[in-house]
Amino acid sequence: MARLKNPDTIRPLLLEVGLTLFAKRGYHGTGIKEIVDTAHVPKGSFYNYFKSKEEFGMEIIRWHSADFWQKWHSSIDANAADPLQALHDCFDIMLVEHIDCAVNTFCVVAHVAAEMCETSPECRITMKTLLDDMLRNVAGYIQKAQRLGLARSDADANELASLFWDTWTGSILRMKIEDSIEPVKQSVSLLFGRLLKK
Amino acid sequence: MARLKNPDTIRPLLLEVGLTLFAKRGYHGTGIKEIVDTAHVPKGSFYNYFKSKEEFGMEIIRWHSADFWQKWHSSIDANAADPLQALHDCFDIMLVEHIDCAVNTFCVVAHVAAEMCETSPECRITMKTLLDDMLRNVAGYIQKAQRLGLARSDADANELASLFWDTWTGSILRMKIEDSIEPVKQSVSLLFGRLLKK
DNA sequence: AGTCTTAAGACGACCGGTCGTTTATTAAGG
DNA sequence: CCTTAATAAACGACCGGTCGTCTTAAGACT
Repeated sequence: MARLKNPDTIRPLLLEVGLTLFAKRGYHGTGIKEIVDTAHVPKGSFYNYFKSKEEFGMEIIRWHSADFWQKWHSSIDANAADPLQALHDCFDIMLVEHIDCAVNTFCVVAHVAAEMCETSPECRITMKTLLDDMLRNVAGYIQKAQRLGLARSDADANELASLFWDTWTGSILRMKIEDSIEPVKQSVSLLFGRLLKK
Repeated sequence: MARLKNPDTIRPLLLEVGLTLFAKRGYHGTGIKEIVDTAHVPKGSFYNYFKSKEEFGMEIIRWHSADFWQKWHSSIDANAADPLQALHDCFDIMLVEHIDCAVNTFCVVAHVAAEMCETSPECRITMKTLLDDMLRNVAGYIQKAQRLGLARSDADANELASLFWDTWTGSILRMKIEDSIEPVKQSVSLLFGRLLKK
């Protein structure tokens, strides 16, 4: 067998580069040539690793969300005593990723997924499943905080979780338009600092 | 001159169709052929009305936001006594547009703009200006409500306005993923029903 | 150990199709 | 009749995807 480069590094490399470019230019705005050129991988090799561009996009969503959950859990488990603070820490960690221009956050993936939804129903289902997991998880922590009297109880935990996600996603869009990280910082701090607290 | 059709109807028609398709498939995901076919306009005619696709996109943003402001003001002026209720009414009106599948809302335009930002700095500036107008306006009403004691005063009006926008925009993305209008309904009602009130 | 066989991965040229855009021709109005 | 907008056809560039060739290393056999 011929193995000039290590395939175990090329595949993740393509996924990584792909996500970064998708985050910047969008799914339809990014060509495969651009991806392989950036990754210094021949175009022909791309299809040794992925069946199609759509498959590739789906794989990015799955691959990244797995990575995301790992970080999420290791972060949120570290602060089990205060569910609200634990959530806040998670968001702060994701914020740091944005500052580092890694853009590897859950919501960027959501934007990519939304772009793919129209042509790929399968993609919509995949993303919806991940979103449901995410919302259920956040809602769980909010509910805990509510029971402990740390968070307001006049609103449903599920609805609050959705609100968090919507705000976070939306602020990323505003980040693009304002060309600044401030919107994301601001909205998240407002949510945690004022609106969620009892 | 040769004028088989009225140009005053074709131009708005193209803008209308363009926005609808952009909202569904995104800027890069929509071809000019698709636009002109839907509008039953010959492809060659497109460039009689618009210099380029980018110009067209920019024009959609400007044209729609003008239309948006008109509706906005006529709606918000009708209920000057209660600034909070006035805002709420505005959001409800926009919600109805979503239900009617007209998708002609400000935030859809923002998604299109965000997609164009990468290649067109001019577009970013245009959208940012409109966004600033929007946020300043909403913040103004929130501030009024705060002074009247109708809205919570423990958070800055500008920050609350931004939060509204972020949430609204984000919920539209969730709408795509969940393939349902509920997310938009839910988030807006939560904001007005619980979080903004004193 | 050395040699041969074999096949999976690397690779770039290339495919048909579609993209955004231009242009040559047509036909109507002043 | 001349101007000018409308339009179909055509443009080159580029898209996602395929193809055949080349390279190289693992296993078979001596």
